[in-house]
Amino acid sequence: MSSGRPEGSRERTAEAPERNSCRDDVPVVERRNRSGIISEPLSKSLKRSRTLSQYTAACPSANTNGHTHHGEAKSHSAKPQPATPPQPTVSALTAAKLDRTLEQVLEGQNGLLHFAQAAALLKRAGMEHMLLPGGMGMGGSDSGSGTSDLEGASAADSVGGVADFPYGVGGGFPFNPGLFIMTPAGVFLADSALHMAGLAEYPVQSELASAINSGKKKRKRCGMCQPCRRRINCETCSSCRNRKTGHQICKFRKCEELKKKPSAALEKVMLPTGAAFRWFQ
DNA sequence: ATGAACGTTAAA
DNA sequence: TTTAACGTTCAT
Repeated sequence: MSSGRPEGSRERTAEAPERNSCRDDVPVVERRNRSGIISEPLSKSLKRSRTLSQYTAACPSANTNGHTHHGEAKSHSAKPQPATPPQPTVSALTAAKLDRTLEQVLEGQNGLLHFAQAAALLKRAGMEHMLLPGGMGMGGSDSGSGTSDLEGASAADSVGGVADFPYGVGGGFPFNPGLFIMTPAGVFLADSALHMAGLAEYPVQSELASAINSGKKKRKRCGMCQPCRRRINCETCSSCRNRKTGHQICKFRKCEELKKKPSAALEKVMLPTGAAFRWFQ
């Protein structure tokens, strides 16, 4: 109180650190841990921005070589494949692959399937029929190569707003909307889709359900909003000052999504076009 | 309505 | 086990 400087200008918000800018313009070592100052921006999955092509990358090749993406399309390319042994049945193989992929995917996604991942999985599982016909791919540019439908959306992973979900902006949602549940945190595979794909037994389903229904699950930062992108604590806000007892993240770093009520998050179930979203068929 | 404190969860 | 931070409760 004495030196009343309660983070003074709130509009300057994200700029409280202008004083921190001294830290900011330093080569940003941003690796301060110890009592409080975080440097780690996001959870692993968010740090490692994935391009949609990374998801699909495993798709075409996955059919030829079993090793899917043990690390998201890493430069693990030239791996001597044990000359694909007597293939079991296609379905068995895909199932196995799906199994692993799903597992890995789930690891980083809180048990929820991200849209692109879900799409890739469905396709790999031979569930293309679940996608809308016509191969109306992203903006319709992707003609022949049905394998890289998602490729065209790689821009999407530049995160943020509509760009984050280009599907349908230009020509229409390329996938059957009933299959996905859209939330500000992402687009996820719906229950019905899981059943159709024979993935219903996966925890995804129940996790998603419980997350939505009970709102119990601890939410995570979106990693895209301005505050989330911020990496330095202001050290002046109440949260920073009371870190010991408050257990709260710096006010300037508080995710916009998390500021909203969990319920509010589910309200944004609209397609970018403004059209109401069909949850189920 | 806002903020502080505490309990708890999740990740390292 | 430690640390970061979300969710909840309580005080103002």
